[in-house]
Order: sequence, then C-alpha cells, then structure tokens
Amino acid sequence: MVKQRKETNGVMRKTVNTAHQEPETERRILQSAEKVFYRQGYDGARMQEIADEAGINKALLHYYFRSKERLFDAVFSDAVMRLVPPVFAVMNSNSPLMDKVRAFVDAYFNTVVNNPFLPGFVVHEMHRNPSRFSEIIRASRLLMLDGLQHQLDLGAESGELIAMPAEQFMLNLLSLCAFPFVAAGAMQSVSGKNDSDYQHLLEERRQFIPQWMARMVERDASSNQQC
Amino acid sequence: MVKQRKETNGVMRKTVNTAHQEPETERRILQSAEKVFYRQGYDGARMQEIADEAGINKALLHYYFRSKERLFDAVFSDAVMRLVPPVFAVMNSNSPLMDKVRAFVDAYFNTVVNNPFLPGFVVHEMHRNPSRFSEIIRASRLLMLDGLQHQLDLGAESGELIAMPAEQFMLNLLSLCAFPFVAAGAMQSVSGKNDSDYQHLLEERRQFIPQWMARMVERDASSNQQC
DNA sequence: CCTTTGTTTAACCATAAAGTTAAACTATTT
DNA sequence: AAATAGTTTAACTTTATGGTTAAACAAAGG
Repeated sequence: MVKQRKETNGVMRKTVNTAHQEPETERRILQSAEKVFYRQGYDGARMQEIADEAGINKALLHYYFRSKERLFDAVFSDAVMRLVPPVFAVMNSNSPLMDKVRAFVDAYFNTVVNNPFLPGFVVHEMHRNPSRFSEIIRASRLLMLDGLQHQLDLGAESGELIAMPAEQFMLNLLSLCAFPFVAAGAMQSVSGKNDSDYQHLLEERRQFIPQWMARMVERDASSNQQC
Repeated sequence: MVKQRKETNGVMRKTVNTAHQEPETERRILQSAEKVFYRQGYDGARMQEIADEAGINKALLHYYFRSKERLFDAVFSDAVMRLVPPVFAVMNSNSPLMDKVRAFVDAYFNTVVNNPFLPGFVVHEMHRNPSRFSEIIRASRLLMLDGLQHQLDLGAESGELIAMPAEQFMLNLLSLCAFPFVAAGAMQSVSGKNDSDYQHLLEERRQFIPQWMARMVERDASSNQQC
C-alpha cells in the first residue's frame, strides 16, 4: 500500500518559474499574505492558502519567511506602519484644531478606502496580542496627546471651545472614522446595502465627520449648520 | 512500546461529579465556552480549553454540543441576543429623540460593562461570517430605521434639528458607544492606561455621549454646553 | 557541454486539535 | 442490594496544518 499525497490543491496557476527574481517573489508573497491575513486573521489563515494565492509552494514561503509567525509579523507591522503614521502625524503639527481634524479624516479615509479590511484586522490582532502593537507604536514615537490637550485648553479658556479631555476628543474622532469600516461586513448584511451603497455611505461620512467634530466641541456651532 | 496519552492538562479541578444535573452542567459549559470564544475567537479557541475551563472532559462537550461549530453557534446567537435586542428595542419606541439616545447609551453600557469582550467578539465573528449574523437579526425583526428617520425629518422641518440620514445618525451613536470597547486592548496598550483608568474613561463617555449626539444634530446646541 | 548557484518543487514528518468509543461511575428505582 | 438510566471519563482515531528535506530545475559563467 503506497501512501500518496498531493497538497497543492487544484487551482494550478500558470507557473512562471523564472528563477533569479527574488524581490518580485517576496513582494508577491507579502501581498498574498496580506490578503489572507486581513480576511481570516492569524488563527484563521492557512500557510497553504497564502502559497496558493501567491501561485507558489508552501516550502517557498518558509524559504522566504521562516515561519508563520515571522510572515505575520512582517504583514502586521507593515499594516500598522501604513495606517498609523500618516494619520497620526497630522495631530502633532501646530495647525488649527479643525484643520487637524480635516487632515486626519482625509488621511484616514485615503488609506483605508484602498484597504477596507485593514482596520478590522488591526483591531482584532491588537486584541489577540496588545503588546506587539504597543511596541510598534512606542518605537515610532507617535500619538502624543499633550499638544492636542494644550490646544483644547486654550480654546476652552478663550470661550471658543467646550472643555474636553484630549483622550475623549481623539477617541471620538477615531470612533467616527474607524468603526464603520471595522463593522462594515455586519452593517452591510444588516442594512441590506450592497457594496457600492455602503461605499457611498462612507464617502458621505468623510464630508460630515469634520462638521460633526466641530459641532461637538465648538461653543458656537451655528457656523456648521449645513448638513 | 506502549502508546500513552493524557489530554487533560494539569489544572485538575475539584471533580464534583454529581450525576443527573444536566441543566447545571450545560449552563456551565456555555459560560466557559463564552469566556474562551470571547477572548480567542472561533479559530483561536480550543475545545480542550473550554472543557478545562468548565472542569469537565472534552467528550462531554461533544455529548452536550455535537461539534465546535454548534457550540459556537449557541454562544454566538446568545451573545447577539443579549447585546442587540435590549439596545435596539429602545430605538423603535416613540419617545423623544434624545430620550432614545440616552436609553440606548444606558442599555449599551449596562450590557457591555459586564461583558467587555462582547463587542469585539461580535464584530470579528460577523466579519468572518456576515450571513450568520444577518440571519439572526432578520429573524428577530430589529433595527428598523424608518421611525427614526421620520423623527429626524420632523425635527428638521420644524427647524429644531439639522437634516441627517438616520443611517448616519445611528452609525454615529453606535461608533461612539462601541468602538472604545472594540479597540480597548489597543487603546490601553498605547495610552499606557491600566484597566481601572480605562474603565474610568469609559464611564466618563457614558455621561458625555448623549450630549455629544445632541450637539451634533440639534440646531441650537447651546443648551448642552456643560462638558 | 559541464559546473555552479540560486530557486522551486513534491513528498514527507510531527504534532495538535476535533471528534469517537467503550467502559466505568453515580444516583435513583425497584 | 440489584437493575437501570443518566453522566462522566480515559484512551483512541482521524484529519489538518506548520514545518522540513532531498532532489530537480533554470540560468549564467566557464
């Protein structure tokens, strides 16, 4: 009785096999891993699936990235670095508060519209292993709320703004931006909207969020009444 | 050479083994499964871990719930039913808009403070399998936005409120309530807050969210200026 | 044409996890 | 106290998956 096995499942990609093309292949692996990890999460992802997606063999995955853990690390820190810095960098500038908000929303939506699974992925994997994430953030020295708090305090003193902790302000902004993406799958399936309807809803939010944020914090909110 | 295995890992609970106590055991299994699934998600959860947590053997799990899938289904629909109906029921009443908002926030926080992993769990599992969720929701006939939209339209006509699609209104409310829980692990690890600090932050939000929602949508927001 | 070097693969291995089974145990009934 | 029916268990089987290996392959240089 001969034991026989075939692990490569049916898909049978066009095997290009042009040897000596290392960087091209590595990039393709990362892209495929991204796709699979984003959708399935670490635990749900299968190395075989990533290999298939990249049109290569499982062993090659281990040749480039020694283990699932390492491959995941590469994908995850890449994801975080792509999402977090451009978005939070604007909060450390010294532009007026509402300019910051507009810049934040724009940066967030620009990044995320092209990677709609990214927020959900990051949130879930942070939950699975919070320290991994905080390491990355700490290393990149982002998200200092001191400047923002100072700005809010000044506005409150001058009577222009309502007093508010910077943390709450930031959490509001992030909630309004991120949650609709994090919960997109659910929202769609409940509301019965199709993909492009929901896309439209999100575009609408991109316009409104800065106005909403202004109305939440500005003492005289009558300047933002068209909505 | 004798093959020998022990699957029960070390913990060694006090085995109570009082036969004929079916309902008690089933409840305990569900509680344990809940705990494990909430923290680890479906893919990350291990049947053995659930059995250990419940102080019983793996086979008993399969005796009560035929498979991991079925056990998960029980836990998930239980979770959704515990979270969704009390929260969304209030939106279908005919109380004034801001009473609804306050009731929603209270209901949400009351449910979630006792099950802080619930929102993240639901969101992640909905993402993994959206149809499962929409089935449950559809079956329970919740989340009709028509009444809310009508209310918003009336307010807009009378000049009291700013015109706003009910979907956006609802999404704002849900975002402000849910996201801080969904992303709690991440937030904590980034902000360096400990558990009780973050708990305090969340309590603070419970107070503020109704005011923020009012300021976002009410034309004359000066009545909600203490913040 | 042969060798070398980097690339790719199928087949294999080890392990962990889901699921099954047959026997033992406990309490209740007779 | 013996039989019965409802519980509980250890040990086992099967399958899936991460990881390894030895050999084949392609291209470049001699």
